[in-house]
Amino acid sequence: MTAPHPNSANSASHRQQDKPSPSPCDYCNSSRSVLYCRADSAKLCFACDREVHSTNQLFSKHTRTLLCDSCYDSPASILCSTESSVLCHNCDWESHNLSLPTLHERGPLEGFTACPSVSELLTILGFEDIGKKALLYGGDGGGGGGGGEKDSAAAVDFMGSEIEGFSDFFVWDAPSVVSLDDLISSSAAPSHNFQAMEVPPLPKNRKAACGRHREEILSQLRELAKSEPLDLDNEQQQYLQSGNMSTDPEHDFKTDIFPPYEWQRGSNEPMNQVVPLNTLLGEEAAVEHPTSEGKPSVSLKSETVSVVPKAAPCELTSQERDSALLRYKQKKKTRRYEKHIRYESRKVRAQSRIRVKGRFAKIEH
DNA sequence: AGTTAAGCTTGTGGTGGTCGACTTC
DNA sequence: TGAAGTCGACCACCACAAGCTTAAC
Repeated sequence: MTAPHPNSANSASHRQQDKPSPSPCDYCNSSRSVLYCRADSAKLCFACDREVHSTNQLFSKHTRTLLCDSCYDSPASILCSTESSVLCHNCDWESHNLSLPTLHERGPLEGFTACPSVSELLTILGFEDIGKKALLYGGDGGGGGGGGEKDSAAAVDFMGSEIEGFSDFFVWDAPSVVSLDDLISSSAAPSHNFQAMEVPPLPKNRKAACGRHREEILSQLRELAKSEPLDLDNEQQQYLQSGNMSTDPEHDFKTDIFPPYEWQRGSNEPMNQVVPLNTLLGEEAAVEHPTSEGKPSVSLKSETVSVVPKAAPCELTSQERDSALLRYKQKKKTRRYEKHIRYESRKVRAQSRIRVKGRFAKIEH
């Protein structure tokens, strides 16, 4: 962890003074909102997010991101691993460009689409090492982030208690490619019923933290997990049914090494199929893999998530990718959908124009 | 001869009320 | 099936921007 900048205290206290408070979910108005859906311009809790975005395929394509830790009003697009916070571009600019230039380790933060399971959400939010059992049976302790061998071992002992020193592992792992969600065109559902690769999302934000509200997020995910028993794998269901709550280090280790999103459902074999980049970009919508009968089967993207090599073939350097991603995010953020009058004079002119059934008519001279 | 500013030319896109096709309930 | 709601197309004019030309230094 990088030592805080001398000015960070001042800037933090300054932000604290007029710091807005978290707002309730726009949908249920009771839980605290932690997610932002740009398409709906709505702040949602995890439960409502699932309810809203599982209604149809169109809604499921909405990209959601964590709410900014600072303003609670905008979608976060930057992860500051030094502060363990997620920030929108404006707040990131204020806190990092003005007072803390270049000292903090930051990186782009991805959103997610579709309706990922709790385990997938854990991965997306950087809690991949916690495991679902911790959600189900764990206490109120936070946790999250981290990865690697050291963390895997620590996760065995997790079970509701905070991983000691987990914050030391907040090392941003920059995405190897520009966000696939950004690249894949969200064309209407074709006849073959395949879904785009965004369902479920790739394990973005790995080793990332989910900001300063880990406890709230974990709490909501815990509630979500209780209503999602089918998401558990066979072994975990057996644990539930048999009432055997004892920890199985080997099992935990296995699930830690091979998170659920990397496993084909109903199979004990990890999905090692590597999908070429052109496939991810929409050339093919399905992945073939052999079945036990030797016949190739095609699994939908919603059921199978392929392992994407970390070092994707790309000419861009990491810095260039980050820069391009930031530019894209900035542009996306400033995109305006409402009608915007660029030339007031033209508006005045158009309003005074002669019309025939609403259409502009020629002026007879 | 090179640079800069002003003037000119030309093509393009923005503007709003209404209609009709389409979707939703 | 019909009512209600949504959304894009349509129209003519001209402000605007970009490119070009000319003059001044």
